[in-house]
Amino acid sequence: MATPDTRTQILDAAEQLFAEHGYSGTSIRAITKLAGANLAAVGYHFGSKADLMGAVARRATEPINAAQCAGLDTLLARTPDPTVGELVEAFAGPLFDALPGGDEGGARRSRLIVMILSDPAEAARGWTGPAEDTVRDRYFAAFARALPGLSPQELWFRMRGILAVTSVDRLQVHQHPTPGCDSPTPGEAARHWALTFLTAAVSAPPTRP
Amino acid sequence: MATPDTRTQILDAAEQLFAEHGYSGTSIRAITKLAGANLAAVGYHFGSKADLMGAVARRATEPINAAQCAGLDTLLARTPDPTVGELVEAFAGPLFDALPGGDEGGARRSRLIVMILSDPAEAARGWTGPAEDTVRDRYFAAFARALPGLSPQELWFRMRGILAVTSVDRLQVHQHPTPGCDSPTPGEAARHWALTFLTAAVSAPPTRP
DNA sequence: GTATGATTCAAGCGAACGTATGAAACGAAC
DNA sequence: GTTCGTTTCATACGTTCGCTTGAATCATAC
Repeated sequence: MATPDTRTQILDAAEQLFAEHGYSGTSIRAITKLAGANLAAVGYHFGSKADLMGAVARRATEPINAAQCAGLDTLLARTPDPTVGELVEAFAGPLFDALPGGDEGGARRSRLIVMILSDPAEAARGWTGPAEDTVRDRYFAAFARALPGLSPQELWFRMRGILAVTSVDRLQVHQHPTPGCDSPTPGEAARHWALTFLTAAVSAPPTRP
Repeated sequence: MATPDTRTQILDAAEQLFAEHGYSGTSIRAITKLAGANLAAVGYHFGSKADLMGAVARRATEPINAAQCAGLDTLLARTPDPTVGELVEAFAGPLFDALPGGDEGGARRSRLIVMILSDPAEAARGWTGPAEDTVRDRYFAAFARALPGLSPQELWFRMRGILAVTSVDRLQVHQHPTPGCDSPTPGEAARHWALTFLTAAVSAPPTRP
C-alpha cells in the first residue's frame, strides 16, 4: 500500500461523507473517525470545516473542468462550428467520466457533484471557483454559434438543463430504486441515454414567444 | 388578518428555512423563532423535527401530485393516446404552477421541492409517500404508449430527466445569478422553455445500443 | 545524540443542538 | 365559578457540535 497520508485520507473520507449526508449533516468527528485520524487533524491541515469542504469541492470539480475545457479545445481545433451533439458530449461527457470507479467511487463522486450544486449551506458559495464560470462562458459562446435563433436567456436555460440532467440522474437512481426496473442504471447506458436526451433537448427549435 | 394559528405558522416558517438551509442546516429553534412560537411547540404539534419535515413535505407535494393526476385524467378522458407534448405538459406543468406567489413564495416552494428531492439526510426517506409513486407509474404507462420503441429503462431515465430539469432550474437561477443575463428567469418564460426542452428530449428516438 | 520543524495526539472549551417536563394560560361547558 | 382538555410557556437535560490548546511523537539534519 502507498503512503496513508493523513491529509488525503481526510479528503477521501470527507468526500464520501459530504456526498452521503450533505455539509451540515456531516461532522468533522465523523470524518476523522472514518479517516482514522485525530479530530484536530482537520484544523491542522485545512483550517476549518468550511475550508475542508472547499478543498474537497476543488479536488472533485477540477478534473471535470479541465476535461470540459480540453474537449472544447480539441473540438474547436477541428472545426470552428461543432455540432450541438458534439458540444453536448464534450460538455456533459466529463460529468460521467469523472467517475471511473464504476460503482462505489463513481456514484459517490456523482453524488458529491450534486451536493455541491444544490447544498443550501451558505458555505457553498465559493466552493466553485471562477474556472467553472470561464468554461461555461466558452461553451455558451459555442452553443450560441450552433443555435443562431435562440435567445441568450433560453440558451442559459438549456445549459442549466444539461447540468440538471447529468447531475441529478444517478442521485435519484440511488434514492428511488426505480420501481419497475430493479437493476440500477449502468453507467455506460446512462451516459448514452443522457447524450441522446440532451442533444435532442438542446437542439429543439426556439420557443415561440 | 386570519387566525395566526401556531401550527401553520410553524409550517410556513419551517418550509422557508428548510428550503433555504436544508434539513440538517435548520434548527427547530430558528423555526420557532421565525414563527414567533415557543420552542416546545414543534414537539407538541408534530412530535419531532423529522415529523415536522414530513408534514412540510406533504403539504408542498400533495397539490402538485393532485394536479398531475387530474391533468392525466382529463387528458385520457379526451383521447386514449395523448401526444408526448401533452403528457410532458400535464406532468411538468404542475411543478411550475404550484408556485403562484410568482417571486417569493414561488421560488421558495420550488427550492423546497429540490431540497426534498435531493437532501441526503436519512430522514428524507419517507418524506414522499406512495401517492407519488402511483402517479409516476400512471405517467410511465402513458409515456410508454406514446413512445413504443423505448426500453423501460430509458423511459425511466427520461422521466427522471423531467424532474431534474423542472426542479433544478430555479434553484440554479438563484444561486448563480446567470452571468450574461441579469434579470432572473421569469416564471412564465421558464415554463415554456422547459416544455420545449423536455418535449424534444422525451420525444427523441431511442438510443441505439 | 541532539536539536528542529512538522505532525499527531488526548483533552477540554463554550455554544448550539433535539427533546422532555411540569407549570401557567386559555376557552368552552356546566 | 369551577372544571377540564387544549395549547403555550420557561427551563432544563444530555449530547454533539466546531474549534483550540499544549504536550507528545516523529523524521530529518547536524
